[in-house]
Amino acid sequence: MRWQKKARSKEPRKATARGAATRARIIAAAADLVCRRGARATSLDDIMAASATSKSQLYHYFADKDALMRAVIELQTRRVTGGQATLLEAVDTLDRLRGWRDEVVAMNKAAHSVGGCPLGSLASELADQSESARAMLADGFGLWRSHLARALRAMRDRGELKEDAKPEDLATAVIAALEGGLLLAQTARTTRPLELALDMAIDHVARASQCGAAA
Amino acid sequence: MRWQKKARSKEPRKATARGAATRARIIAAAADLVCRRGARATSLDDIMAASATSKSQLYHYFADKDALMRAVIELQTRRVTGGQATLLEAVDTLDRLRGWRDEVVAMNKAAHSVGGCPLGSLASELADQSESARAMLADGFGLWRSHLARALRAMRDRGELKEDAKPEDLATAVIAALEGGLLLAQTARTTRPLELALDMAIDHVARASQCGAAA
DNA sequence: TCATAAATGGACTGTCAAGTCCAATTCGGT
DNA sequence: ACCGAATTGGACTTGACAGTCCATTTATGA
Repeated sequence: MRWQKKARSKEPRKATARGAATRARIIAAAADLVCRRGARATSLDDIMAASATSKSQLYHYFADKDALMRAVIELQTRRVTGGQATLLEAVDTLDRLRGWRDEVVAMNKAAHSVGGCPLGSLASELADQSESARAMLADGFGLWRSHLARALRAMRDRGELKEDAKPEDLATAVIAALEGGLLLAQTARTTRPLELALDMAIDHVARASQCGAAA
Repeated sequence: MRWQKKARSKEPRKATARGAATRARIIAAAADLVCRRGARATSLDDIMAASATSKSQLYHYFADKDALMRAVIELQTRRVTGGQATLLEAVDTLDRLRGWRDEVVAMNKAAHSVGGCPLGSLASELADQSESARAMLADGFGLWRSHLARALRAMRDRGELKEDAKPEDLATAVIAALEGGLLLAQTARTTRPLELALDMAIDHVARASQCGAAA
């Protein structure tokens, strides 16, 4: 299980539409399984079964399991940050930020607090095992933070936040609260810890507004 | 990899001092490896090598790998909550809580932000795979929270916190921030996210003091 | 249409890991 | 010292999994 070894250009130079579809199908199936069971607990046979493909296909499109896992990380990162970008793009007030909080909590409730954050799970499992995976996930979190920071900057520009508030730092803290809340929720099987953590985070942002005392 | 199946009473009725030592040695070695590589990535052969034991010994003291992993969870829980109990027992003011924050950050810095929280890693890997593991970890976090809540209650009794502040809820949010901060720190290889998350948490506690505006 | 490249099927190999088994050894109490 | 239980050594079995190989089918472009 080494990860960072080969940056081989395994992809065939010419890719047919059918080939691209197969490749995408493999990654999607792998992402789904990895999300539910973890990277190490997902076997290539599982992925083959779930995507209706054969060994040859896996190794035709990916150099090895590591390469496939990197593709999975990439997809999950795009999914999460894409979803967050959508949820956050209209956020430019504290009230809308609270709406975002409610949506996050609702999603967790819908999942019965099972699974946590796809990025968080991958990070916990792979950050110490593979430098390349770690770097990709760090970038993913960075992108997420930038989306959140954009929203916070919009709030600052509207005068809802103090001039000296630091959107990037606030965003980091908010995401930390979210991830930690998800982890505790996953462990306790209640959304309660997530709610408490996010409320704290929102208060923290609110605290950066005006002179400290706001609802 | 099923976990919750057997509550078998595998432990021999009579345990010698030597036997108990061997058992402890196995658990300690396993805990060490699991902490660094994860449960699934740790093989019994690894554990045998690290603890200088044989297959028979593993299966003499534990019904199967699952049982051993449960023992590991128990040990790690005791270590973490024990360590936190020590760090938190003298905490009864906001200033001392800040001292606690500094110690947590210092520990992370000493580890170069590698590894995260042993409980958090186990929770992320096992919460969705094994009901018994999930329950044990939930208890572990609960115990940790109670230690933190005790400190917060002491602060409230001293008049540092408002009467209607809820120590248990505050403690939950603080631990969420810590866990999330550790995860981001592990991914980014900097203590910075942990610092930001814990500062937010401390502010959140401070905000529950007096009427909202305190340093 | 034909040559070539892409795509696929699936058997096969080597390795590693969990778990079993039995024989040998050590220990504790009497 | 002696007996049964506790403890230990380590070979062996079984299965799973990553990765290899080659034959076959399908698409593409001149």
